[in-house]
Amino acid sequence: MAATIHDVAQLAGVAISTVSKVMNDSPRISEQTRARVREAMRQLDYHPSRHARGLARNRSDSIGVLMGLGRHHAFHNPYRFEILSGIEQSCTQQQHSVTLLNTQWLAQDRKAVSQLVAERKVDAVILHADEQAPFFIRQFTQLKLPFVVIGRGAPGEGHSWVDMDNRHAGLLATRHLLAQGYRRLQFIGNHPADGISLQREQGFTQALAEAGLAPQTPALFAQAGEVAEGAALWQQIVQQPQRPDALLVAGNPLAAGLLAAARSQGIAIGPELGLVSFDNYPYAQLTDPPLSVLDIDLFALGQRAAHEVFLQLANPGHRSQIMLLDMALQARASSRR
Amino acid sequence: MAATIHDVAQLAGVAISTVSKVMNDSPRISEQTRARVREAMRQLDYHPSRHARGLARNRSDSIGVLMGLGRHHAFHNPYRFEILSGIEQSCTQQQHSVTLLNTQWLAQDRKAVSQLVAERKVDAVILHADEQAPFFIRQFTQLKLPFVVIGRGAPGEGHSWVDMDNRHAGLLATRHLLAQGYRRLQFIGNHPADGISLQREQGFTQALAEAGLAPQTPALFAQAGEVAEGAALWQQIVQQPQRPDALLVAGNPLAAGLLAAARSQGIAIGPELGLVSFDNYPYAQLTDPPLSVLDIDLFALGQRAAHEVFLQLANPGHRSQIMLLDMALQARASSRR
DNA sequence: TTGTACGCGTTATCAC
DNA sequence: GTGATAACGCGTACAA
Repeated sequence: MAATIHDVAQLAGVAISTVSKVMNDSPRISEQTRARVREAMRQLDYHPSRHARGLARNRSDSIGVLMGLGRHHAFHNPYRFEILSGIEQSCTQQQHSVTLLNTQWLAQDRKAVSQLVAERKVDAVILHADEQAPFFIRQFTQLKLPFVVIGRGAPGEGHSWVDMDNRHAGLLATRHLLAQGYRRLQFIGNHPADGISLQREQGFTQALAEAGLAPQTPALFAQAGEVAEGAALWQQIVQQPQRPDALLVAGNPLAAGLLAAARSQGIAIGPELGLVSFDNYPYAQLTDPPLSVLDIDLFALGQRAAHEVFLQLANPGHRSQIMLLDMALQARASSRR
Repeated sequence: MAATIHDVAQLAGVAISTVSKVMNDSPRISEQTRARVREAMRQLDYHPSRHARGLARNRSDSIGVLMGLGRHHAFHNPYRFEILSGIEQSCTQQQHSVTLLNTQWLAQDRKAVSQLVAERKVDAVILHADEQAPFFIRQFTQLKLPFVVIGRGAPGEGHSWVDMDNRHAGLLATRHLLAQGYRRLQFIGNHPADGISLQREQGFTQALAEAGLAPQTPALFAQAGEVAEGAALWQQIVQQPQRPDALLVAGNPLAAGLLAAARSQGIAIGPELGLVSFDNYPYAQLTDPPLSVLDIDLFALGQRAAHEVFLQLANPGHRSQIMLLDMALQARASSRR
């Protein structure tokens, strides 16, 4: 049987309220009794019960992480889990635990979210934004559940969010291509409605404008941003009136697919077609030639998201909207003429 | 304020104990009152408090998942998160929540595991085995915390585990290479002490024996199984007295690195050097030529692990050791002569 | 500075 | 079938 606060009090020869105060660092406890209580806790290997504590304080000391978790996700979207790892680190540092929540289930069952709150299962949630983000944001707001969104959800709606500065990243990547001497640039996005792709495209357009250029051809978009789409997309690209001499691609998988397709048609990647893409998957340095990428620190993004949650918990009503810029251009052969 | 069992009882005009019985499907409750209580619950949008329930029943309805979660893990080891996704699905189906635990912290702090138990933070844990597995297994056993290990930890120690049948997978892959006509086969592992690699090698050796052959050259091992190690490893391979005509590689990243290294030296992958590897990362079909792989259903592995945990929870003392074989050979050009 | 007593929301054991 | 009531372990006024 595990020791309770009662046992500790008895062994230390004090009242349970005193033990409680020692645990919660209440100021007016003499050093002497404090030490006695600590010693008793140690002797009994005492750990306060989460449930009792949660019941009394009405919180769980647990943060929910809400993201899409389905078959194959880990292979196609490893970045989500890099964010998750960052969240876990911060939460553990703050003595909170992480409860994994799947958007798949919570979106199906309309009562699931209110249940989350009513049960006090989590004190707050971190939402990895996807198409269903607005739905969840509405629910959380209405239920007054503290939350922060990863990714710019619906800007200006007054909730906290953190995100990479994708526009700025697009700017940096494009400047790099221009500096290498490429001039007929085209942007390739993962999905027509993918906010991240669109933000990156904004930076792309801005960098071109700075250089007194305009996009040679309008941006093209895939459907899911996967490797396999590269071939079809490359067909679209070559059918355009004017072939671009460089592509800025919104994600590694798509870029790798495009690279393979172009290469198989005898295009010299680098000299004839510059290629830069976002993210830095292990295999980006493995393509032939290796891909130039914008390496984005998603672990840090997760940490920052957790940080925001704790700010909100400590200071109810707190809001902030943070753009993170922890990224580095890794120039490799695919953008060398 | 959220409704409590008290409010429900009042609205339904019954005692709280009756409400409790309705919730727990106690048999001797009349259909009539059962319906009245249900209706009251609906009207009040009632959800029982996790904490109160946990306190009374002394469990948390939460399963801990213990794995290594560090920076870059998601990119280099996506398979862990595929397992995690499978676990989440099964746990949610069983009305349990998933708490994420990081071996990094739990291994540092010796008290952390006993705390997990004392706090009743989780009812059981699923351990993704790595080097520290024996340490955790000892602790769990001693503390009588139900657990199942993913990966054969210490065989025969009497705890539950589930794993892919890596030996059999190695057998299948090797038979495929032999059927294609390759004869001078060599096995390449991720790490000299990596159990998974070693099991796969056993199958490899067995298949050769079946064919009346012996490995031409002893197996070689990388340090971490990463893409970047391919080049150095390829140097080792060519320096051997006799060059193999086919490689069975324990993991996709390493295989991709080897493929690139061999190709850059003008070796025709397929005709001159057969290549089969394990796992089926999205980019495996992207290498030139595409990699033949053994596709392993890790999502199912996670589901099965969770299944075992629930068996153990329902039937204390239950033990089982399961080998899963949900895998399919995807023959591609890298193993076509 | 320390101790007493009650509340938190549920389950389980009785008695009716 | 249903209801009263004692746990479960901790926080916290309030009293001393």
